[in-house]
Amino acid sequence: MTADVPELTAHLGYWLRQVSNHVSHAFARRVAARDVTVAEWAMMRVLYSTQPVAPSQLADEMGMTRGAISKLADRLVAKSLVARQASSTDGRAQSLRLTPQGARMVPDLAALAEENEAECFAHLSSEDRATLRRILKEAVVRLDITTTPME
Amino acid sequence: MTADVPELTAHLGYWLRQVSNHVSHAFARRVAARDVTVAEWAMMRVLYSTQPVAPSQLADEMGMTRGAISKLADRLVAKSLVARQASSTDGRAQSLRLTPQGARMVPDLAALAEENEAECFAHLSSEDRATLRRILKEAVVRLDITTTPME
DNA sequence: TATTGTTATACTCTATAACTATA
DNA sequence: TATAGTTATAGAGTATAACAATA
Repeated sequence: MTADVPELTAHLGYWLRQVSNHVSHAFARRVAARDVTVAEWAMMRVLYSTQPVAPSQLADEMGMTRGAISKLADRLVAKSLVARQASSTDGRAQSLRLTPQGARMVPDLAALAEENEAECFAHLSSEDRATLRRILKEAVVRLDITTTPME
Repeated sequence: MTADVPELTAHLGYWLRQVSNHVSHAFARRVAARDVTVAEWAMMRVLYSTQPVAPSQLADEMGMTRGAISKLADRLVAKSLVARQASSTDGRAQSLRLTPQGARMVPDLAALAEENEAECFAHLSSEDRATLRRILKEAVVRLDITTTPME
C-alpha cells in the first residue's frame, strides 16, 4: 500500500524549501556578477551597521560557528573587502570591519537585494506579502531560531 | 549614511531562508538517526511512487542534474536501499528502484517527516497554514520553479 | 552525431575538533 | 584553566565538464 505515505508535496516544509532555494539562488546569481556570495553579502551587510565587531559576536549574530566566521572572513579579506584588526587591550581579540572598498560596495549589493526581492515577490498582493512576513516572523520566534549552533 | 541601505531583515527572502533552513535542519537531524540525509529521503520517496525510473527522468522530476542524481544513487546503493538495473532493450539505459529494505524504510521516514512538519508548524492556526501553503504554491507557479538546472 | 549515464573536479556552506596564543 | 580566534578535516549538496557506451 502506498496510500499511507503522504507525498513530499503534502508538507509545508517542501514548498518552503522550493521557494526559499529559488529566491536564494536567484540572489546568488545576481551578486556573483560582483564576485560575492550570499554568505559574504550577509556578513558585509552586518558589518556595515555594526563596525568594528569581534568574530565571536558576529558568530552569535549570524548564527554561525566561530570557525565558519573565520573562514568567511578569510575570503573577504582576500578580496580586500574586509580587514582584521588586533585589539590593543586584549592580545587574543580581533575585530573585523569593512575596508573603504567593501563599504562602497554595500549600497550596490543592497540594490541587487532589492531587485531580487521585487522580482521574486512582485506577483504577490501587498496583503499576501504582509501576511507571509507575519507568519514567517512568528515562526522564527516560536521555533526559537536565533541560537548559534553547537560549539 | 546608512539610512539608504535596508537591513537584511527587510526582505521576505531573509525570513524565508531562516524558517526554511530551520525546518530542513530539524528534519535532517531526525532522519540522521536512520543514517539517511534529506536528499536521500527525497529520492527514496519519489522512487516509492514511481518505480522503476530512469536516472534522467528522476533528474527532471527532482530538479537536479544527472551527475547529482548519479552521486545520490551511489550513496543509496552503497547503503543497499536502492538498486540499479540495466535495461534489456537499450544498452545505455539504467533504472533505479528501492530494494525491499529501502521500501520498508519509507513509511518509517514518512512518519518522521510528519513529526517534523507537526512540530515546526503546530503553532500556526489552520487558516495560516492554508494561507502559507497557498502563497508558496502560487510562488512556485509564478517563479516557474520546476526546471532542471543547466546541462 | 545524439543520448544515457558515470566520473572527475570544484566550490559553497557548514560542522566538529584540535590547536595557538593569551588571559 | 578559560577564552578568542584560527586551522584542519569532513561531508552534504550541487554544478560543470569530460568521458564511455550505445543508439
